Amino acid sequence: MSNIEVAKLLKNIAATYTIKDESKFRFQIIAYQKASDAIEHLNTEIKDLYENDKLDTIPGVGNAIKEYLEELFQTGHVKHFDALTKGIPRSIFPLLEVPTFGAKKAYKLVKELSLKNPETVIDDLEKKAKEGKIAPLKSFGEKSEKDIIRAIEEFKQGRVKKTRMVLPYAYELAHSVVSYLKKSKDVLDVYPLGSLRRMVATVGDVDMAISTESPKKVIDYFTSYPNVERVLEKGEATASILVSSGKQIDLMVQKPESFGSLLQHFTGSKNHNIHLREFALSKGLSLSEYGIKKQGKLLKFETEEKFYGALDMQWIPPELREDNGEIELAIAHDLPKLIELEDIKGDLHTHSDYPFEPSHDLGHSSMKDMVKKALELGYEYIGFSEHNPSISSHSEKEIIKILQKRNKKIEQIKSSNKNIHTINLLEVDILARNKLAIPDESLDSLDAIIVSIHGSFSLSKREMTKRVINGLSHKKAKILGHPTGRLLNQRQGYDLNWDEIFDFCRKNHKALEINAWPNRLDLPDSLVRLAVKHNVKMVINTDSHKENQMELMKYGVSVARRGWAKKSDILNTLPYNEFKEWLSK
DNA sequence: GCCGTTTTCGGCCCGACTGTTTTCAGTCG
Repeated sequence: MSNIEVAKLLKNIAATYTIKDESKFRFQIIAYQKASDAIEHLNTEIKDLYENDKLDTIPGVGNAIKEYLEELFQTGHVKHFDALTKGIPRSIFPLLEVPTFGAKKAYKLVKELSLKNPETVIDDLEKKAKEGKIAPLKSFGEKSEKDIIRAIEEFKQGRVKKTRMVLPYAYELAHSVVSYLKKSKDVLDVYPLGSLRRMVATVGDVDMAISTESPKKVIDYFTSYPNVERVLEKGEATASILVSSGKQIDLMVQKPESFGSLLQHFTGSKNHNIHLREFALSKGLSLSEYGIKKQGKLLKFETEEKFYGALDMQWIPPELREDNGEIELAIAHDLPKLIELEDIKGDLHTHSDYPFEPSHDLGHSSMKDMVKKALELGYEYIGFSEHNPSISSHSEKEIIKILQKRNKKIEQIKSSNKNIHTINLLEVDILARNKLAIPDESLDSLDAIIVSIHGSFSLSKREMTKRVINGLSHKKAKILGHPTGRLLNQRQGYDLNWDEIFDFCRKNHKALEINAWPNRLDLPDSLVRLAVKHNVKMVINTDSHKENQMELMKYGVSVARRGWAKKSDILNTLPYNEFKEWLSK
């Protein structure tokens, strides 16, 4: 069973409790919902956790749910769940997938209209709605009938399953809306918030907050954004629009004196806010986007720093706000000092247009232009790491010759650019047969190599782990490039035994790459966190194929920050001499 | 059903918006 399937099952149990008696089972509903959310967003396979007896490491999974899940994996079903859902029409569950449908609404409709077939329930309901059978039902009306038809149509078009945007794309979208909003004189300040501000690898909706003295005017201005396709919601303090690209933008507005509270509230994450509010409650305080209520009196905050300060806490960097222990440390004033973009002293994974036939894509900028860009970025060093020459179109001898010629070119670049250090690297494939793509002799004169996997992704976890360790074992191999091979929205990464990889890297002075390429962001943040815990060093690279792509470094740094990495965890924050020394270890 | 800087028992975030109501239910973030 996949994570999604298990998550759905638990969500259905929450819905079942809601239908049975919402007030009686209030806390079970929350518990099942929470466990379901956690499992849906898990970065590991829940089956692996089950096999390693680690189910209770999932937040929100305690003894009871753990045992139910064990039963599920052992026998394929859970007796308690079967008994619970007995008498609940199964046809409500597919409806829960459709936005705007919750347990209550689904149940009412299924019952009133006797829709019994789970396979066809969505189509059946659409048909009934179009025949006008919903409007007459109690607590429904003309408007809600139309809303149901639209919700189902959009669901069937696949719009709701829209893929999440990769972070830089969301940034672009936010940027264009921000520039529009800033043209209004009523807008005092505007910030993109939510998952975008937390720098999550993929962003669903774009969230924005505006500071203003005239909320109503600003909301009107926002909903008349030229690219708006539909206004989803419009109230006194919030509004949501759908823009022509099919993406949703949510807005909240607030007066300047309370803007800090709004920033905090709307940055999230949801779990961070819930935990923070529970903590505040224990001190007799109640938090909201308006401020902090203390004995019935509302305290307002212009800045986030003051808001967190009022709780006797450190300000928490947005990248950490995921309820992963940051609240406890902020209370103890013991948050780590995270790495910053300014700490980066060089980029080691760049592909120039140096002319030879590589195994994968060649870059589009000259070494000279890339060096120039590196200087602009204030770097002390730059590493060139084109893909190894193609092994299908060259003999071993040819490969050695090609690289000798390239060495000369790099020497030339070195001698004509004395104000930056050039490092002679290469990105070498680890083949499925566990060896490197090109012969040892061709690697001798390089400073080091980045080893990566670019094919045969479907090996087993054990085989893949062995393959990676074999590749990294070469004395020139210092960095594992894009370690999981994932492509956001396209391909899941391959599975590795991370304990083994971490162990090997720590003992043998190897580093894992954080690849800043927008649809890689690989290592993923959760694995960065584990690497930090295991004291494994990392490097942040852009994998640039053009000089301006070297500016993508900030996204790599944000991944590192989300993984709680400090400057000392990242090797390309070292000055050149120390970095060079590590390379030759 | 989960969980612990006040707790292994007794709590469990807070508010906006819409539609169908005439004071609220349902959904969402």
